[in-house]
Amino acid sequence: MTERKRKRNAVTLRDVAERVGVDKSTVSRALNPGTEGLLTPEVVERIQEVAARMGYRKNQLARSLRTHRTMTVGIVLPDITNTLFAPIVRGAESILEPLGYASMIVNTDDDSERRKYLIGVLLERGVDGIIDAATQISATYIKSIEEQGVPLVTAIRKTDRPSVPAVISDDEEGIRRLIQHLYVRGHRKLVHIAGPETLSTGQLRLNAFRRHMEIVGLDIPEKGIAYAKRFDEEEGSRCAIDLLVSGLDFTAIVCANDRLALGAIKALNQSGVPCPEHISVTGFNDLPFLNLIPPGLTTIRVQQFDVGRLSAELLIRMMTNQEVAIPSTSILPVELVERGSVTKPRT
Amino acid sequence: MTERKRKRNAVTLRDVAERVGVDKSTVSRALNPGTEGLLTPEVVERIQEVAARMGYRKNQLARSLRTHRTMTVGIVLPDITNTLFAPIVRGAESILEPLGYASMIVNTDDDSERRKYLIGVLLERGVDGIIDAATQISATYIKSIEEQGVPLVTAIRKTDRPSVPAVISDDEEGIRRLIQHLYVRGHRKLVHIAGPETLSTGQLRLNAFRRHMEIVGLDIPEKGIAYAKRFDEEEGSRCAIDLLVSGLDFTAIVCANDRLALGAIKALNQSGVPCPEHISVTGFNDLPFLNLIPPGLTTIRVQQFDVGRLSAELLIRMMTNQEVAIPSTSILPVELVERGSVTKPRT
DNA sequence: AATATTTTTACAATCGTTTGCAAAATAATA
DNA sequence: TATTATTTTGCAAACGATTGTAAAAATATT
Repeated sequence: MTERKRKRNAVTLRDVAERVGVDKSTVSRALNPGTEGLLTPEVVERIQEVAARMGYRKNQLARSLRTHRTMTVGIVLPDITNTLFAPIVRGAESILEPLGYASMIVNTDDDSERRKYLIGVLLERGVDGIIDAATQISATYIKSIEEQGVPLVTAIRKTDRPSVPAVISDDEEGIRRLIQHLYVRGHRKLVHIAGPETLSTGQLRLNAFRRHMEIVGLDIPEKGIAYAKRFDEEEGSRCAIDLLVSGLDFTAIVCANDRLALGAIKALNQSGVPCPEHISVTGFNDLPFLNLIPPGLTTIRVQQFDVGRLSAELLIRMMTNQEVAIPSTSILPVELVERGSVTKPRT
Repeated sequence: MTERKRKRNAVTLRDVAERVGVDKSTVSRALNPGTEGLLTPEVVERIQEVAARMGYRKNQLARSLRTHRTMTVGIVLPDITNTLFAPIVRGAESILEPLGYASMIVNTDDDSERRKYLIGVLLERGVDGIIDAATQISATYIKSIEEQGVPLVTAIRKTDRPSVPAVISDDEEGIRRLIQHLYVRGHRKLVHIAGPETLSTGQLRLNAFRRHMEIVGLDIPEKGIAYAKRFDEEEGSRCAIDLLVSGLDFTAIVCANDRLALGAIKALNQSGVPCPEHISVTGFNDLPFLNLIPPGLTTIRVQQFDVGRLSAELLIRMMTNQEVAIPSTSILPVELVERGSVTKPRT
């Protein structure tokens, strides 16, 4: 019943000012590294001492309102529980946190309505920039972000707008390496489980598959490509079964990501054509714990952490208006990880 | 060079007000569900229409400054890449998001300096409440949070302060079930790899192990408990090896969590006493993908999502000052998951 | 029709900072 | 010492919303 209303029994600039006997503007200057040089050192010291003693904590809200900077960035993910995305967040934070930025993370579940809503949430809260790891190729909402003048970078995925800088892995090279890897082991009949065509990762990997199959001189049979609707195990299984029942003759499946591959392997094993004895399978991403799951998925390791890191670096440059050119696409190298899911084809 | 300075070319209440020809306070009321009833319906409609057309977006910052509510909660995690914690976040958001709250997630890496700093970051940004899934048993920083009058709930872990509501899993019952499970299969010589003693999960599970071993009438041999410094695979391996070289005779290891168990299993397999043939092993948490990793870890499934959900529910009540009693500890039920890592002991 | 009520809207203060500008204090110059 | 230049500080106006209170308009009462 005493001093309820005031949520934070906050010590404000004014309180400190009164205590010290100076104006609050002076306190403000004393407490900001950029302006404390304007003041007499003794005054600065005294103010800082009193402020500390009174437990003063600056109100970022008020500050942001005045300065138009919240020191907060938004990070848009499809789903934080997907182990692919968490490292991106940590990578981004490795850059942002030391600079004093905090981050707001939202999960879209790859639902475009939710995405639109959540972007609104971020914008209302005045984020200084956005890292979008959940973007789809044709991302209409981007217009509204650009209109607000909020810098935006996409991570791991890209859009069809070149105006939006993207930081991605080398999907093309990854697929090339996988095909080559299979080829040199004798595989000639390859099929592909493609990711969602709304996502750049799905599309780029599919295109790369087509291109490099042609380069090595292999045909892609009619129905040799199955299209997953989502990047998950269930769709991997479904597509694998589709490929099997199509009657196609193939010795290896190149999957657009690890989870599709895991699903595919499960389906193969249950269908009497186990991996790798009958059919080899490859993934993409190299999720954690994959090394512990038999038969050990041969896959492409992507630098998720670095994707996040670089995205944040670019975003910082855009936010601080540095007149440095920002690459419209940054492609990070990938690495082939050989495990047990690929063997020589049965003769 | 035109209209650079203004970061967001923001439409404000004032702009809308001028356009419509009313005062901005009227616009404010028209746009707030709680107050629009005060206005003439036609006016409300007209204002909303104009606001929408002008692309007005309310500035949460300004609003928060005035109302002392940011509609933002802080979520403190040890590490978002740890698959145990992500579902907690989703659970919390399942409650918070529909109510209009956004969340700021920080990662402490279980480093108390970082925690202190990050809590400060959250408080400066004026979060309305905090869910702390990274707390340690004796958490000194909690005092400063309470002083600020910011509601706090701990999730999955608890502190030694009863004033801080905690939502945890039934660690005691989980351990009891595991011991019983092993016992009925014939195991009599059990040892324990305990988690960090700074964490309630480590401590509670260890205590439960001691208690229930006694209840079923089994002795815990000297050196029958190894203490892990962290909840990770490396420590699991180290502890398992410690137990092995101690010369103890045991048939099963009860591990304080899954990651310790995975590490232990690896060490056992490499030491010529494979799991489960020679030694049975149990975990705790039931991480995703565990079912795919041989020999299949028998473990306790905890409702991470629900822990997050309930934490958020309690927090909401505290934030909205409902005079409902908040349980100081809420314990969620657990479930035994049987897999291949437990068999009968060798005779 | 005149007065009393009630409803609807406008005014103005406020939240806690930052910052341009002017005033006061100090130092430098003539 | 008087004047000018330079530091150092205070004043006051923002930032963009919410909200208590008062004024104006509409409605009800006698």
